[in-house]
Amino acid sequence: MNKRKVPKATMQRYPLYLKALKKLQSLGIDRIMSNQLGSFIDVEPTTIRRDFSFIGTLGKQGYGYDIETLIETFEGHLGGTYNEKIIIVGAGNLGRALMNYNRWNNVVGEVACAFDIDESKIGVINDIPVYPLSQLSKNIPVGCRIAILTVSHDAQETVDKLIENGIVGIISFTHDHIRVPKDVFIKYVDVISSIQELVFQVNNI
Amino acid sequence: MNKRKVPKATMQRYPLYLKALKKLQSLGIDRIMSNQLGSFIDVEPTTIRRDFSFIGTLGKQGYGYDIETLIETFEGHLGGTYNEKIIIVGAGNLGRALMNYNRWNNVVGEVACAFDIDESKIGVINDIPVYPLSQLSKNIPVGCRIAILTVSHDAQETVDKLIENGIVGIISFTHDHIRVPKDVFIKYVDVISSIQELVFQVNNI
DNA sequence: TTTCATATGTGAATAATTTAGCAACTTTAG
DNA sequence: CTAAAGTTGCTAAATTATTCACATATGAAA
Repeated sequence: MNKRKVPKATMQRYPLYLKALKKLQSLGIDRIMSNQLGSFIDVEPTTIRRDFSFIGTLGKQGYGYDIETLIETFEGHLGGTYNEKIIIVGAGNLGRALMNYNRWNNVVGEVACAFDIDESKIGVINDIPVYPLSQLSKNIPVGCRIAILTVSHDAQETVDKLIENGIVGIISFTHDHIRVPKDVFIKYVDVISSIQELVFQVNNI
Repeated sequence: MNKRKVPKATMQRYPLYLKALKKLQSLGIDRIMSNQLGSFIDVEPTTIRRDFSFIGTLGKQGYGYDIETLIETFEGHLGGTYNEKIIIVGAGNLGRALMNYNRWNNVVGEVACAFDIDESKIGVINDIPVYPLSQLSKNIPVGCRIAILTVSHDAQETVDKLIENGIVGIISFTHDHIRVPKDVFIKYVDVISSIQELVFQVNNI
């Protein structure tokens, strides 16, 4: 890894690269040029080369990139050890849909367990245990750093509690704006905001 | 609206502003300064003022901004007419969770209907009719421009079909990379990519 | 009415990001 | 073995985005 810090914009493209590379690999392709990859995902080849260079010297001049190597490298950086223990907080419709989503493994890790404030939601969904939120500290997996937030109320209070329990990365599906300290990362996965942005774009062609 | 074209970065902040403003309004606040709003959502006040200026002259010098006016203005731009007819394509776990999500109205419009390739999914969920995908052209609402994609297979083919039927904005929940023509907008709402980005950030502090 | 404190909106400066251009290296063809 | 064709990775230029700095307008107070 290069000493330079990776630009935010670059960081946001890494998952896209990994996704595209896996797709290409599944099509039986095992080698690619920045040019081809660029036209596949609509990113300038030179941007791709620069983005890759932050991770290391991944390609060979005059040859291109070996897809298998790229995938391994990116998975190392983006998937951690694949042992990431993720928790889901909020076992409503969305939380349950995510628990039933079966593509967690070999991507970033696994959903270890879930929590809900409503005791009637306690139980097991798709082999994932759902605990009362009041027992968060007791049941949170050791080393757990990432939480997916799908609660419909008290998002801020819930996040505060998660941070107290060692969570440093949060994916929030709520439409609430949440405040976190500088050393905690939060990413919004927000349909409403996405649609709004889309409407704005569609209206401003 | 100013003649200058709105920068992409600015466009991505608009939904955040609207969200924060509504929150503030719900707290009984009816007037705000760029300074306060900035510290509330962690955006530089001057960035906020510049972003706002693309829409028009929204504030008063020496006074600040009237929250009600701001909300109305942003809703006009981001929510269209609130008559946006949205369709959901894919009535699996996630699609159904979205249909049960009850915060569509007065935000961007309403989910008019849904489609699924699996005939066993046909029916009505939370008052939203689910039609067979084969009858897309017949049942797509007049003037419908936006689709939410939650299919688990054949994402690209499905999108191609949507575009043929007049869709110009797509929110994709799939983890597949999809190619669309220049005049169609696609936004990914992708848990996997978000977690990957989060893992990268958390590992690179 | 006048003065003071304050906040916007924007032109200019700075910072971040993307793109162009090219030297250096690799493969392939002859 | 040599030359030609092609591709990376890096430096520098161009573009885009953010921040500074201040003239200008507003409301409140005296």
